[in-house]
Amino acid sequence: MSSSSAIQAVRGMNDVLPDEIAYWQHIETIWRRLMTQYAYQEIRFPLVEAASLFQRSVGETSDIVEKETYTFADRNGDLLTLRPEGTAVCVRALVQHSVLQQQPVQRLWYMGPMFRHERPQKGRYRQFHQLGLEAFGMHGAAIEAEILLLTTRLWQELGLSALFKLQINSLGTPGTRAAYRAALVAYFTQHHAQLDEDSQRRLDKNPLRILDSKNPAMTAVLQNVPQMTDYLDEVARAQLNQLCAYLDKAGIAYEINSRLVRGLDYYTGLVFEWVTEHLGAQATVCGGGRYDNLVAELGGPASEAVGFSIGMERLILLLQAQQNLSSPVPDVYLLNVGELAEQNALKLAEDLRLALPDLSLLVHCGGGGFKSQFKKADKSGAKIALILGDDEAKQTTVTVKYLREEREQVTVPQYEMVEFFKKELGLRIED
RNA sequence: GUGGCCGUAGCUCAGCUGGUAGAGUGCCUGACUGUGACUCAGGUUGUCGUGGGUUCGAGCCCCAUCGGUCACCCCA
Repeated sequence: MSSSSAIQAVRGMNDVLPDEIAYWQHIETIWRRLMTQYAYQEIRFPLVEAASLFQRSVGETSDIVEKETYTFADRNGDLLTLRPEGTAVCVRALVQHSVLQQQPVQRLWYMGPMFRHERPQKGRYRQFHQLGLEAFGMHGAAIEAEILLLTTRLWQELGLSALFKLQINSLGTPGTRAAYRAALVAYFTQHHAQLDEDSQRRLDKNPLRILDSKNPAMTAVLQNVPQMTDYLDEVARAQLNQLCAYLDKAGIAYEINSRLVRGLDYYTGLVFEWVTEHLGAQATVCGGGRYDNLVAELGGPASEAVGFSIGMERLILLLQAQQNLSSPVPDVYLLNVGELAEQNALKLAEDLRLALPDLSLLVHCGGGGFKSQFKKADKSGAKIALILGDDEAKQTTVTVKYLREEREQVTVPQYEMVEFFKKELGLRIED
């Protein structure tokens, strides 16, 4: 433990050190490739927004806005909020720039940190990272199926398919949702005595949320609760069936969970979650749904929309449990001992890097004898130690020593090194 | 915001019913003065998270506080 005077990171905000970075980059690389394959475009937007954006979109009564946002006054008194999620910000950006008027159909993705002031626990932090995707201007189940196929592909590419289950539900239209909500309130009011403390509180605020209570004492009441699917109108039911047909055809297993609700107010129609049993209490790695009214509510043209977000940290926990990724190591560690060698090492390295763009070459800096430089070469993980001592420097040669295999070391003229590495490491040469 | 568990060397941890700190690993040096990884020998590190209390005496007991972790609420 470090001394008490050292400054630490803010609670719930984590550093990602180099030995962990391979997992992030692996996911990001696959994600970018997928997004290109499916023809989604990246969008970037600020971390800080007007506080009112989230009150109007995520919902004033939602816990996220009520007690979990980082909200503070700017120097001029404006209330600002560190974004707790991406969807509302994405919509704000599209509305502000009139993007949907010019091109109503949009397939977009984003990636970056989000902020919620909650107590940290496994897979949940105050600054966390989401991969998100939003598709605009498309009605029907096809686009819904597309994004579920796409997430399925992502799990496959990451080798995590076996860990995930897909749950889907439909929240219906605003009309049917209100009717269902009324029925729920009536039911729960009738059984008020059986509700736990949390659920009693939720009864007037957000009765839908009582449905996914984790309290075992609530299972009895929830057993006979009115089913959301019974309240869907024809259109919503047909669309859910159509989505199921698409998923069946693609061979994607799913479960219709009529108690699946989501905490953000803007959802309409489809909601879904990819859940896992391998992350303790944090089952949801990817959650999303349709939000056909949000664009208009934020001042844009009426526009249907569907999207989801993935919790990066949660995905990484799964990935780490599944496979070991190590950070890349240099191909070559260039030792230089002696005055003449030290003077020539950087130039030699520059020439090699220029000619061999794929070569990862680490030049030893900071002096030291052969022994200590070799120790560092070994620890760097490099396959090859390139030795530039005074003898080599005088003769414009360099000695190649193999650190990971039993082979004689060889001394080679410096002008032959490009060709040597090309053969030895299978590298391409810059023309 | 609420609750359980945990804070001893850079890391992983040991430390008896209270008697003023230890191992492994890492790191540095040497054996091998131009050769790592293996072996051997030496060296190196702590306000025992912090503050207070009890005691002749606290790493150990008590209180507070901070941090970590897991869970609740909520969510990715």
